[in-house]
Amino acid sequence: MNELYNKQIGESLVSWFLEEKRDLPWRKTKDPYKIWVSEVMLQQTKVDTVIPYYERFISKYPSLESLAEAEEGELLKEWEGLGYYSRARNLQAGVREVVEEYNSVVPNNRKEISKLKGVGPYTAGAVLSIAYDIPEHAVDGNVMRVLSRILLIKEDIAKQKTKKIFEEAVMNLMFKDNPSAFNQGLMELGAIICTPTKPKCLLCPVREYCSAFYEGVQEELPIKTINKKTKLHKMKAVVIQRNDGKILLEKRPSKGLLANMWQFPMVELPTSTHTVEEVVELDYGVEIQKGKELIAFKHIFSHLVWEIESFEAKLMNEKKISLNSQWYSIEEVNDQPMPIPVLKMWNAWKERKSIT
DNA sequence: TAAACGTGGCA
DNA sequence: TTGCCAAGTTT
Repeated sequence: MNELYNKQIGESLVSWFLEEKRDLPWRKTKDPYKIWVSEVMLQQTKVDTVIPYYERFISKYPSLESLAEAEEGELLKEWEGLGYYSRARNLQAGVREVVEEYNSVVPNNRKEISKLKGVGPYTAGAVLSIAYDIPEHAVDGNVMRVLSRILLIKEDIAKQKTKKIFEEAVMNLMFKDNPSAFNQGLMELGAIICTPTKPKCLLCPVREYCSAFYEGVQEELPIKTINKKTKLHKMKAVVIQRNDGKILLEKRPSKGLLANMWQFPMVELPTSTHTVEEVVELDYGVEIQKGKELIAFKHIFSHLVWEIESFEAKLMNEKKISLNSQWYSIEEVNDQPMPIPVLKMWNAWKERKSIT
């Protein structure tokens, strides 16, 4: 492994990238803010999913200042359906730091940019290299897969300490004439050529440098040990309507799962001898009469499963509703940020009521 | 260090 | 149908 060899890998990769790269919205700009937004949205999320969200988001919040001034509820509504909602709140917190402490200029060095909320080692390197053309590593899952194959690295990429090996490898290979194209090329190669299964090695611009291809073990890499089993939660949820037509909605806690998102009153009844009505009265301070079943389904999160049964319900008597709950008109319900499983219930309710 | 944190697509 | 994956960060 010498410098000339490394230089050749970089050149091959970069010329391939400049020729074959996909035409993506965030590749039309050098604005560090927009690059930042795209990188956060792309965390653990497919490109095709991100594109429409990115377009709407940038159109609504075209600058650091506009996002800094946004209301959190409105921001979460823009993020609705994208998942990992703390990304949105961390992004805004980070943006506010830049506006207030860095005179609205995104820091151009790893030390400072890494202090921003929601900016980890990957996002820091991505923004620095793509927006500022600074030779910094940006190691994501693609990069680890690509380099584990090229360099025949057999460390377990599920372990966090392994990432350091790849960060050093990237810096050794870094094509300093064009860090932006080099880092993006590494990721682009992983996305469309050096795929997890059935990599298209015959189309690969760097296969002549690839140890795994040489040994025919590209499908065996990277090594990744994972297996977290999910826990099942049996939930009952109710869309409660008051005589004046308003609906009871609850804001989830500001930490943990689906933080600050809204939902209909929901209780977990594993092996309880209590009825839904009893537990709802206890938890929410409303007496209800359960009506027809709305929809029943499983919603699978990354680490747990909700098995939801949902019902219509009428308000019989209102005592003192819990602090984080509120009655909303149908229009107002539509404006609250709700996670996908809650949206499913809401859509089922509206369909039943023939409300569009 | 490992677990928490969403969602949709696909073999 | 089940399990795994996708441009990670926080705690």
